[in-house]
Amino acid sequence: MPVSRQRRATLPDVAALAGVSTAAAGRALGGYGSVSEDVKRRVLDAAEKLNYRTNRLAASVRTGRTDTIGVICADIESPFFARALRGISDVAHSHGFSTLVTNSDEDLTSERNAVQLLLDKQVDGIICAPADVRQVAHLAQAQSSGTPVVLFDRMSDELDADAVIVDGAKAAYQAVSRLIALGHRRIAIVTELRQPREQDWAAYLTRGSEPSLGTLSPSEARLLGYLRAHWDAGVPVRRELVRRTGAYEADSAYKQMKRALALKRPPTAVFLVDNLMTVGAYHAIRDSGIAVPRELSVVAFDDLDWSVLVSPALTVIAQPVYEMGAEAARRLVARIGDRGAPAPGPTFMDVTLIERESTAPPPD
Amino acid sequence: MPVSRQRRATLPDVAALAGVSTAAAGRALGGYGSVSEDVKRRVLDAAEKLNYRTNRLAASVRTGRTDTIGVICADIESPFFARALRGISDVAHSHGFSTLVTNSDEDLTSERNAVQLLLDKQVDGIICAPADVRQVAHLAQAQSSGTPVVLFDRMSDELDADAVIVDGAKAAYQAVSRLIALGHRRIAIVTELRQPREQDWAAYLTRGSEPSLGTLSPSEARLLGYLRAHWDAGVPVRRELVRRTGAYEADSAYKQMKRALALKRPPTAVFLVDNLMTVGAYHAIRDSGIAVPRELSVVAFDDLDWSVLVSPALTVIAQPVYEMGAEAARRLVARIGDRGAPAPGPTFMDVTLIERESTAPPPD
DNA sequence: CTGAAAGCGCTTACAG
DNA sequence: CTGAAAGCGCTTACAG
Repeated sequence: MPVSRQRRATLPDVAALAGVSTAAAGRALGGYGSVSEDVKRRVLDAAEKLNYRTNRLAASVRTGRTDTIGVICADIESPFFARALRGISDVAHSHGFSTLVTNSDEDLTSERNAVQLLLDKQVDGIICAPADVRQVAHLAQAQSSGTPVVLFDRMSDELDADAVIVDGAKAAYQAVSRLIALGHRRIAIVTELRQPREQDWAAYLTRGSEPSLGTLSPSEARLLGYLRAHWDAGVPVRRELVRRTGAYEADSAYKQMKRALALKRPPTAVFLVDNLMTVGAYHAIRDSGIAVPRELSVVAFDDLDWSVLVSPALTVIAQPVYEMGAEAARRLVARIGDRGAPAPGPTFMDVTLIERESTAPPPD
Repeated sequence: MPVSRQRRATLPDVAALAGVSTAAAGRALGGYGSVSEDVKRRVLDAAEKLNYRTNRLAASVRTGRTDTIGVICADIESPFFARALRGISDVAHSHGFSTLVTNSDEDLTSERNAVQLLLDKQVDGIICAPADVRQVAHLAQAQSSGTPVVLFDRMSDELDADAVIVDGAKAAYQAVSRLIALGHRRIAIVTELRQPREQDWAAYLTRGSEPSLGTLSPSEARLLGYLRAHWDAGVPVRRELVRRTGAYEADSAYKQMKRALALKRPPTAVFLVDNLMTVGAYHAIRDSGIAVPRELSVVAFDDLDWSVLVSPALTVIAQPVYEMGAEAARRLVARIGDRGAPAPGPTFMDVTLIERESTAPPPD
């Protein structure tokens, strides 16, 4: 026997009580058109009395705007996206937009569904970290149907859109070059390279090839930087030191790190490609009783809460994650406001190599 | 000179191409009412040809349902909410609901605004971690206007709603009792107690008082458990060991921990009330060069990625965070489906004390 | 099963 | 400034 809820007051209700037309009431409440002070006061009074609230859905059907932006995270749970999400939502809110958040889990099908859902819900724009930078037709379609898209954390040569990213190749190059400068010659990398084609990374990331960032996933870009640092320094790349998990999983990173450490000639340094790889690999290092940095130097991508809490404190490449989210939202808001806006393109954010205690020259 | 975007096809467009009425087209596409196979086929063909997609906003205006649930996080960036959010959105999605995510930053005004926004957007239900369990009139109003609310991580005696929580008092009692059993007598607690009234915690959390969980914030509940463990074991509570930051900030926790360690008679154990307190306090412990657990035992609330990566690995109270989010979503979906559903109330989730390396008997 | 019409709750031209 | 009317894109009774 559900309690009969009283119907929510509508605009005609308010208009009637105020003794004006629906149109006038709408103008008084909606901030469009113009109304006399007198009408405005009466309408506001009536609205208050009836506890009236605009049905924004109905308004959206009419205006075509929802004041909502859709966000497609690749992993809503990672500290990276959680922080970026805050940057996005802070900026979005300050411009009057809400955020509809979805999660692709790096899965292309989920991402396509998410895009459809967001379009069906008439979002004004989309921020997306594409699961596959080479499969973005669904995003192109969103754009051509009038919903602007801003890529986040990844860019694609096949989409003429704004993108807010870090140059992963450059960042990795910087980190690995530093390890080489310290004297390391056997540097491992732990990375997911989860796409099938990435299994054969050596085939297309060969020396002399100059792949564009817009064709690489973050992992690939970082691998490329790792390789280039070796090439430029004349240090040979050892295939057995490139530890591929094939999945974005800490457990797999644990195993790969263990295997690297069990090599006949183990690495003297390791580059951990992202947060989850770091969690797994660091765990393996700890379990192995290896002394960091005496026996093994460690550099990780992303500066996290606990980077300074472990012993020794981790040397990291820090991305301006919050700012990246904020900037993505700013770009999107600008493009929503003016669809004929200046040519879209990538915005590169700077990273910082923070040297702490986990890096040192190799043992003799 | 913006490219003129072609108008998105509407239901009448599809109907015209299929040679049927708008109503029939709607029935064929929307899965309501009944249509002949022939009509269905023609409509589906036409829809495909026109690249038609239902405008869910328009449908929602008519049906009154949006298939969207609103979520109000207290801190979208904390690992706790990030993981809970995943539980929520996984379950919501599997039931056909999207999630509109907002952030209150533990601020009551932001929370009130968020509730209004969600209601204006006609969400079908709300999951909220209320900033103040004693100030929930806005949530009561949402419920009475027909939008069910499920409380998350906190419950309130002033709201007759479902709630998915952990008994923080019981959990803290368990942790602190374990420290006492190990022989500790000087146990510090680092906690935010950020509400003004909590400054004078001793005044209402006095011995013999039996405050209900539904009147306490998580911090207060955990403090209560801390106190009760002392009372029951006959161990006196030392006011100087209750370190209040007054804010949910790692930096403040750092300072409070430093002060505790600088006491003439420093604690031999510390109970860290949540993730952010742990980050700050643990940092302080590390900087002080105190040996854990030899000189100081540590128990923290929440099991995090890095709990096992620090040395020594942290003893923690683990909450089933993902499951809490999932359960909250399940409760809400059930209540949306049947508003006259069984009496609402709290669901208590079990915690687990995981003893690792950071706890031991006190030094003699 | 099918269609013409009304309606969800707004906003937008259009006259006055 | 103001109101009557039309319209946003759907879904829902209501007849047939």
